[in-house]
Amino acid sequence: MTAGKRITIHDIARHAGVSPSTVSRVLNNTTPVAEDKRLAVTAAIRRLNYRPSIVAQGLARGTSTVIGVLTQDIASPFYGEILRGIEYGLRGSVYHPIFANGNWRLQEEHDALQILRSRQPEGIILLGGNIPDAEIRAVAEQLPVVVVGRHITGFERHCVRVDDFQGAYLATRHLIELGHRRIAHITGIPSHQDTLDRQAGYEHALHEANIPLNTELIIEGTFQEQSGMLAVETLLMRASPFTAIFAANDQMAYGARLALYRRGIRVPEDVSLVGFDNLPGSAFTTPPLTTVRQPTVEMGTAAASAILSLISGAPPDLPHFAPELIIRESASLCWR
Amino acid sequence: MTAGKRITIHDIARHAGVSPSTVSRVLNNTTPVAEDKRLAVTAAIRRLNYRPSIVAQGLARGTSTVIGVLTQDIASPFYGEILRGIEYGLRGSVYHPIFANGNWRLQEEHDALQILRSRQPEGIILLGGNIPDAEIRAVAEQLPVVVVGRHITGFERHCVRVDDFQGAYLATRHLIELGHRRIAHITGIPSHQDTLDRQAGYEHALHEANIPLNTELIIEGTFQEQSGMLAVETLLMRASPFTAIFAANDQMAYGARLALYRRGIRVPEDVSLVGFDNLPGSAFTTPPLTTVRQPTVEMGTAAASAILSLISGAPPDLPHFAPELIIRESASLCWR
DNA sequence: CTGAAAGCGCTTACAG
DNA sequence: CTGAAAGCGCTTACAG
Repeated sequence: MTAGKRITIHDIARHAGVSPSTVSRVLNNTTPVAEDKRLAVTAAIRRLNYRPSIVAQGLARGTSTVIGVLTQDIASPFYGEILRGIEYGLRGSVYHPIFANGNWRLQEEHDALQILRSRQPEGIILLGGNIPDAEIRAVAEQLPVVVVGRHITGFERHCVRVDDFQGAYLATRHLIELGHRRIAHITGIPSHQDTLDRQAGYEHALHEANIPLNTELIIEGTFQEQSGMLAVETLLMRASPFTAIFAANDQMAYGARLALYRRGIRVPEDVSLVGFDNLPGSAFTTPPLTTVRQPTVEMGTAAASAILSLISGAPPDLPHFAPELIIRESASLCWR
Repeated sequence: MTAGKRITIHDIARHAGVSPSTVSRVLNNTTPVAEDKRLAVTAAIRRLNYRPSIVAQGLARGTSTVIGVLTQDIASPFYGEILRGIEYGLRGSVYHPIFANGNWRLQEEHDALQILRSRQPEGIILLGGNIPDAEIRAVAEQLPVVVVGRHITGFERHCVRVDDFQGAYLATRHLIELGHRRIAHITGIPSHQDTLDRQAGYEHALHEANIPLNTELIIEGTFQEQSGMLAVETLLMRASPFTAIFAANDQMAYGARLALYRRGIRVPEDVSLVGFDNLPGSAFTTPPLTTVRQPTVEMGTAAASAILSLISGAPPDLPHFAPELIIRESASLCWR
């Protein structure tokens, strides 16, 4: 491991017989430079294999070319897709994303935000999390902010999300159209807005179909597989029979499916199951899972474009993302 | 969005009635400072809510406090766990990871490496990929490098990986012990070393049990679910019957499981199935998947520690990671 | 078109 | 213990 003296703009200047200012000018072509000097400079650059120091540029220009991304869990299958979209959307720009995880714990989220800000990002993209709305709006006073997967009142134009209410409504209505009337719902974490919205969509579909709400059939989950299993166990112990389950996300649907399997209850013959998210794995479960798709990658690229717009002084200009019901094989006609 | 003049070390100095040098000294406590001045400085810092500029510090110190992580796909379930480990292992240090994706395409990997290097990282962690060994060794001449999930000859002490041969051997031997003799194998991408090692482990187990190798039962896959489905279709069309399948990773096992399901072939009653990786979802497939665990998070944290060691001038000091067979329910006794 | 100079926000010998 | 000065590697008015 050899350190090797870093080669600087001065070295290039010397080799090309010009001043550092001129080197800088050809680098950024910010001002016309005589053709022969330009050539000499570019030649020196490639001969010495010179790469400008991004950090020095950052200091001098007062810009960092980094976009902070506060994610909750880098390994989450759902957010992973969004991160991929963000990364993709930033390609080709001078900006590079840096990530920090909040793990859905307020303290860690604050730490992560602090770490991100200490790197002086040009903008911040927030994925979910528990940081209070007011605080997010305050950060947005100071630099461009876009938030994904969360609704911040008074900040809607900077929020990228799918209509959770509508998605849940579509899922539930699908079950109703298949003849189900005893539809259980496994919710997400109650403190998350999407949990509330999805439950509201579920209830709205029932209401619309004149199906009385049975709170016995609503079980609180955690968005994790394990909670889906538990929810089914609980459901089975209660008196209220059910013929279908709408889980607030795919991961809980996987857990529910396993619990059903353990009890010898077939999907979809005995009970129909629908999830939410359309994780990459959901096309390969047995049976493949009927679920609600969120256009995650597109949402990520849209978040990236929006942050770039904001940086350039333009409005975020976010498109509307509609949820889409993906009908596969885990939900079928109710014959009872 | 208000820019707001950045507050600097000079502002603190002025407010505290000391020189900028002294402020710097209490910031880094690199030299004793009189107690009263220290107090004045810390008071000014918290009153003005001062945060040092990491980029200015970087320039002045000649260090960046960033670790470049060249990953292939940020949303990959397998690498995601490793990234989480890296992130976790870097916590508390002054270093922060920055990621760039290579997408397993040489050109993109080179671009990503270039982007990473332009940020002047103190060290680089490489996850998989196709960049030639020699090139990686060359980069390692210049700065600390650790590679995960890949074997680089002559660079073993910097490589974090599990023994693929051994893992595949364990998986195959498990099937053999259950009485299986017609064991199919779905391989990964042939250009990846782990694919070769896993296949060798499979063959070794067969050989050890005096089971002749039947190349009809070896199908090439791509590590994706879809290829697992295709592999089963191919297997079914061939003349050679089989009672078990060892897939080179869990994702292909998922695909295989679905193809079997489609044909009405039960797992494990009709055919046993074992995977490799132990993805988070594998505990929740139906039936839960017997597979080979790689301690991904630990591998990630070990990679982080190793890079920190290297930066401090110490040897990487990587522990040995043994694969572990996780026996769940997708493989059972062969009765034929 | 082009160079010298000042500045970005810190750190760190160098003197005292 | 502490300040003035130089320097990190660039950019960008300012003059010409």
